[in-house]
Amino acid sequence: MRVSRTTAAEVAKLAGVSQPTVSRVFMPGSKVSADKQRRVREAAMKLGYRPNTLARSLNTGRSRTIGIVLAYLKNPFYTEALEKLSAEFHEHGYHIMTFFASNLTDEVDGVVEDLLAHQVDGIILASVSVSNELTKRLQDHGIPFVLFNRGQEDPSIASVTAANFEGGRLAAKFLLAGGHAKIAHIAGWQKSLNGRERKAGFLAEMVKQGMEPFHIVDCEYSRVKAHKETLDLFRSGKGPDAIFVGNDHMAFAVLEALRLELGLNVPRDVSVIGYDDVAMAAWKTFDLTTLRQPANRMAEATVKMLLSMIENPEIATKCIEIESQLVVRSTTRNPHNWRDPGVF
Amino acid sequence: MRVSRTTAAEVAKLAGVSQPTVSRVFMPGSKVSADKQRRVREAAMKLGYRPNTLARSLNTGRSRTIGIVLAYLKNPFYTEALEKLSAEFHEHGYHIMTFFASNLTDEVDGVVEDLLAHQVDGIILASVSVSNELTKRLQDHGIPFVLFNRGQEDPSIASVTAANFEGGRLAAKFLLAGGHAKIAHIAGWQKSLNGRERKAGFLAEMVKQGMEPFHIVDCEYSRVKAHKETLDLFRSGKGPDAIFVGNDHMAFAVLEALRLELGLNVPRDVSVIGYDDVAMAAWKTFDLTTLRQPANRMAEATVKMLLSMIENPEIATKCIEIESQLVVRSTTRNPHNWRDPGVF
DNA sequence: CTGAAAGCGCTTACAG
DNA sequence: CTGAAAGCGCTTACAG
Repeated sequence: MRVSRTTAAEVAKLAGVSQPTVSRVFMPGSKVSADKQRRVREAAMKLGYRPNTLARSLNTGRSRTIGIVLAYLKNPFYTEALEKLSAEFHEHGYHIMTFFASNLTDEVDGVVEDLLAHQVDGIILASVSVSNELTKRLQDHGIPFVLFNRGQEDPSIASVTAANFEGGRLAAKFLLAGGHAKIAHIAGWQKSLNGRERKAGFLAEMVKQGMEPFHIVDCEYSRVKAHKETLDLFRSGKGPDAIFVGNDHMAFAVLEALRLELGLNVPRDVSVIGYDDVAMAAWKTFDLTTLRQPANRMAEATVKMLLSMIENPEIATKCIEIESQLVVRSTTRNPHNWRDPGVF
Repeated sequence: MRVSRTTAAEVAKLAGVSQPTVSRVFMPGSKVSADKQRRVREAAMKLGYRPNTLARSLNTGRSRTIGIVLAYLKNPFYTEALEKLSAEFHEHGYHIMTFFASNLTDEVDGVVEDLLAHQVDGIILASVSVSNELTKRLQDHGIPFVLFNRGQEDPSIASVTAANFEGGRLAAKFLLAGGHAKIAHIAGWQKSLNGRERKAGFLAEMVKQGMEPFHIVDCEYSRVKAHKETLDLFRSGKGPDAIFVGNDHMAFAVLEALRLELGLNVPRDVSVIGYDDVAMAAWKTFDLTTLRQPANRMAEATVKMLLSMIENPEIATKCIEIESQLVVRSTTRNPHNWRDPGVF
């Protein structure tokens, strides 16, 4: 339907000024005499006028719109991140155009084309896999973009992630300090840098302390797979005495399998440690020891970086890592000498 | 930054045609000779051209963008709904502009002003409270909008909700059939029609069967309040033998309080029934009996309604109610003669 | 400070 | 089918 919205020309007529003057009143930084200012505002109020942002964007070449591409919201970490990203951008006068794309590369590429046609000023790719062609296309196009929670080896691509390697190392360190000897890793998606780094950090610490991992399996951030692997792990002989799970979302499934299906006591029989510290991790039902990946701090850093790239295209891209803090709760048998998570 | 995007004029030049011809090639329904069609597409491909949707929207008066205002995503029901709404709209060639607004009326009103300035073709208000002034302003403006999961008494406002009254009645009916006599209701927000109707349906059935509700309290869809009220309920003397909780999100908190803090057995000591059937309700940890409020069917209906309103402004607004189906799991002591939820 | 003019990148009658 | 022209609703040099 075509709603007839009132235009600057109509306001100008009613206020007895020229149309550009109306425009200036609504354009921050323009100078208009107090008298006309008042008359225009009055007329605008009376007619319910608001500048058409489409027309404005067409002129200024800036849409003040940011495209956010998300892989999926099943994992509450992304919900938290989306809310935070959204709030931050709105605070800076930007609007958000959201797209949900599965990790199928084709889909992501198509979505990005779409975003470009919409003249977004910048793009956030949250946890989606980006093909090299797409990356190249975005760079050629000159549009600022940053990867959220999904880094790439290529340092010319801006990204914000947790310090995943360090987090994985911390998990191993904590479990080893707790006296665990048979530590399994239900890993995050190994096709994502996130998943690989968490695992690499975990392995690095194990090796450093001369330990062998008990078992490692890629569960691709899937609850279903994590559940199945947990059962398999224990049903095929003796199980591990600790499990480092690639993220909280899977860890909840692991806990269920352990407690409700295998009848094990956590942490007496097995310790479990997750990654993310989503809100649910603090629920009494789970009370999960985990590595905090602070969605809000990551979102802040992401917004800040993208905005500075938009403002200043010459800026060098950066890869920011946000430290992951260990949050100790009750799913782990904790080291005797343990006091302050800060020591880890 | 200003990225120089290639324009239709540049493509026209390269293809040796006029600019309007380029435009026509990308405008479905326009006729262009096969030869020029091909030359234009080739040139466009070479230059990486895509029509600027801002300019297009300015001409056509349709932005093919929908604004979605959400109250919050803490409750996973809204995440599911958002994903589904988004997918449906994309399928119809629309884009989504998301806004998160708390239920503060001022905030919602401001957000809607913003949406109007952005020339959205329609608006979905998901579970936010809408002031009467705002409603009036939207109607005066002539922009189509539908309330998702938050009906209003006023039938001139389009909305899609679950059949909440019927759902509440069903909950009572099922619990009564299970032999419960002391049924409490931890109610959803009584300032929302949703919450009121669920309660009203519950009460209607109780009265019909000559029963008194054991206790009713408004917990405003808050986990914290639901948790506290549950503890209070049992610590202040004898507790109820069943609780109908206003939504799943609160029901999880109720279950935690019951099992982990009060040491009660569900359903032996108390039955619990929720509302929504979010994905988590099916997790083994909770395995919650609940009323299914099908996010996807509701989203479908919402999108369909909004699109038809956009297409045909003369259409009469409707209030659609989607039936809530009882999903029986293990948190309820079930009626002996119970077989098929369909009977309820 | 302010208005007339040009232009942002398209679409769409209007002739032909 | 196709091009020249007008126009969508603004912003922004350009004079004054």
